[in-house]
Order: sequence, then C-alpha cells, then structure tokens
Amino acid sequence: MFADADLEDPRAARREATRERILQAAWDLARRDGLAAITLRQVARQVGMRAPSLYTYFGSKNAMYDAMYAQAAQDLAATLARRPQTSDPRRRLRGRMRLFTGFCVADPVRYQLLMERPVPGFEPAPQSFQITVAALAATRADLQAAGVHGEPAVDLFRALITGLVSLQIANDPGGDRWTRLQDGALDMFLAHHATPGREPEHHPPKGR
Amino acid sequence: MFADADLEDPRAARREATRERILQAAWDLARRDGLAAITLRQVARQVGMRAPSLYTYFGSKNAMYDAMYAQAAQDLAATLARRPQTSDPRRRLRGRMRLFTGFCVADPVRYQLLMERPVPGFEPAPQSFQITVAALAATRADLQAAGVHGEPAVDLFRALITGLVSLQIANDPGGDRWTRLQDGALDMFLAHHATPGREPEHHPPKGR
DNA sequence: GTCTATATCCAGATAGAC
DNA sequence: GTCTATCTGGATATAGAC
Repeated sequence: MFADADLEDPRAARREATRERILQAAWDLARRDGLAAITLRQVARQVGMRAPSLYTYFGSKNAMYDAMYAQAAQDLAATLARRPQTSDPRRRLRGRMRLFTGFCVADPVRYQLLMERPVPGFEPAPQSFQITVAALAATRADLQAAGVHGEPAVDLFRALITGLVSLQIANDPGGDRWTRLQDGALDMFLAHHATPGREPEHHPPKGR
Repeated sequence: MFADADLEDPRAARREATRERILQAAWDLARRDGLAAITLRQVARQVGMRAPSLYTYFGSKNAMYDAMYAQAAQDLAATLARRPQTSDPRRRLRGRMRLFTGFCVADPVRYQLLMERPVPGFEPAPQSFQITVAALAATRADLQAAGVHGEPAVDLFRALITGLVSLQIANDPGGDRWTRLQDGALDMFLAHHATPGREPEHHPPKGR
C-alpha cells in the first residue's frame, strides 16, 4: 500500500524492513500463544528490542494488529487472484474453493484474525476490511457463473465452506479429515442449487 | 451432579443458592463483555460482594469457568434429550437438528464456551467435556437410523450444521438468515448421503 | 532510534481481622 | 463468610537521557 512509497530511500527501506521483522515476530508469537495473548514486551524481545522502541514503528498495539490484518487480507486477495483462467465455470468454482480452504487451513491464526474477532477491543480498519470483502465477492461471481443464483444458495455455500474449514482447524489441525470432503460437498451442493448444463453470460438481477 | 448432595441441609442449600447467583452474574457479564473479559471484581460487585469473597465458593477463576461449562453441558444434554419419540427417523433427525441449532443461537456465549476455546488458559474438566460428547453421540445414532452411514457423511453433516450456526451467530445474531436454511440443507444432505426408503434396525459396521 | 525509568492501571490471589 | 489491606505480577504507554 503506502509501504513502498519510498523504496529508493535507503532509510525508508530499512525502516520498512524492521517493521516487517516486528510483524513476523508478532505472527510467530500469535501462532504459539494465540492472537490475544501476545504482548509488546514479548514481541520486542523477539526482535532484540525493548517494548517502548516498538512505538517508533507502530503508534499502538492495535496499530500493530491492523498491520497484521492488512497483511492477511493482502495474502487472501493474492491467493484468490492466482486462479488461472478456465473455461468451465464449475471447474473454476472448484479451484477457487480449494484455494480458499487451503489458505484458511494453512495458517489458522491468520484465518482467525481475518474472519473472527479474536482480539477484544480490536476491529480492523474499514479500508483493510474492504479488501477481504472484495476478495470474497469473486467467489460470488464464480457461483453465479456456475449456475447458482439467489442469496439463500450463496449463504448455504458459505455455511458449507465455513463449517468444513472450522472443523478442520479445530479438530484435525494439519490433517485433511474435513478438507478432503470439499469436492464431494461441492458436487452435492451444485446438484441441488445449480441450474444444470452450460450457463450463459449473466447480468446480475437488479434486486439487492 | 454433586450440587444437590445435601439439599436437605439448609446451610448447604443456601450455599448452593449463592453459587448459583454468582454464576448467573458471571453469565450476564460474559454475554455483555465476552467470556474472556469478565473479572472476579466485576462478578463480585454484581452480587454485592468483594472479589476475595468469591474464593469461598470457587477455588479459582478457572474453577468458576468450569462450573459455567458444566452448566452449559447439562443444558445441552437436557435440550437434546427432550426430543419426543417419533417413528420416522428422518423426522427425528430433523427435530434433533432444530433443537441443536436452536440451543446454539439462543445463547451464543454459551455455545462459544461449549464448542470453542474462548478463554486462554482454560480447558474444561474432562468429566464435563464428556457430557458434551455423549450428547452429540445421540445425533450420530439419529443419522444412522435415517440411513446415513460412514464417518465421512457424519463429518459432512457436522460441517453443515457448524457452518450454519456459526454464520448465524456471527453475521445475523438474533435473526434467522442461516437457521432458516437448515431444513433445506438437511434435505440436500439426505438426498446424497442416505440410503433411500425405510431403514431397518442396524448394527454398526465393524470397519472404522 | 533505542534505551531506562516510570506513570497508570488492573488483574488473580492470599492473609488475617472481625 | 465477608471484609480490608496487600502481595505479586503484568499490561500499555509516555518522558526524557543518550
């Protein structure tokens, strides 16, 4: 975003590198102890500093969480955008779904920060939050292209994915007990909620 | 459990009543500020005491969480057991599902304490946890009676319910945007994972 | 930019008077 | 059984020397 505004300036570059090291340390601690449990003292120690020095880089602890959220949102957007062109809408939907579930289970703490409210008192900046919303809108378009129409169907699809991911993370972290069910789940869903056969170009309904 | 061991003894009864008042205050505060945010001082004030007095009733803050967890687990067990006899397995499954989702959305904080790990450093006593597990086993039996066999199908069913409940709680608290999808979701699920027609008495497969 | 020192606040838990 | 007083510890954040 504005991070690389002055990549030429070596001072700014070095500052950015330090910011990055701090965030990396924060992620490591969050993965070990939970997002809400990290303290500025711990983060500072991890990068060889004392807590007050962090205030040179982040105005507050919540500002640090904000930077972490922004990183996570960028990760998600980059992951979902990676999907290559495919002519078959169902294959594209399936690919996007796999990318999404893969992203979620690859780093449960990142998922938690992005999708839940794991830190009391912290809410992401609207600007970062919009990145997340936009990234999910792509899936909505895929659904429509695959012949799935109507808000209830989209909601049910979201529930299916959310359930698979959260049970996977909670009950079989690192495994695939639930994620391996995703293809079958998609088939089941499409059989009930997609108009069969090829789907023409579609202009969105004007309602909602 | 052991709470009513000496209901005759008026001293024990009064003590139990006070314990109950304290827990009620803790639930109220948890619903307002979140489970992890409640403090012993707040709870004590709420019942007209000072914090140290609570140690007469609970050995530690975690012991209080344990008592809350036990209450929630008992609630769940009582709710799921309430299901009246129905001859049609599918109707029974549907009824149990509705009881479960209703239980979850009726008190999101209770659901959170029961199903997630919302308080860093607190894990429920195994004895209470077992109540939860046993209560959920009933649903497993209902699934089998309705013609759903195999662990993957059970896992998918759990994912469906979990997703509906958690999106409902997170994005439409107090509403029914997701819970109203449950009957349709069940139909979809059964169409794909249940053996059609009437299901005979079934002895569990030895595999798995 | 980083440090020490400190302000400010609040937590869970214990000791001991009443 | 309930209280006051206190212990112990940790948090975020700021002031100001270097």
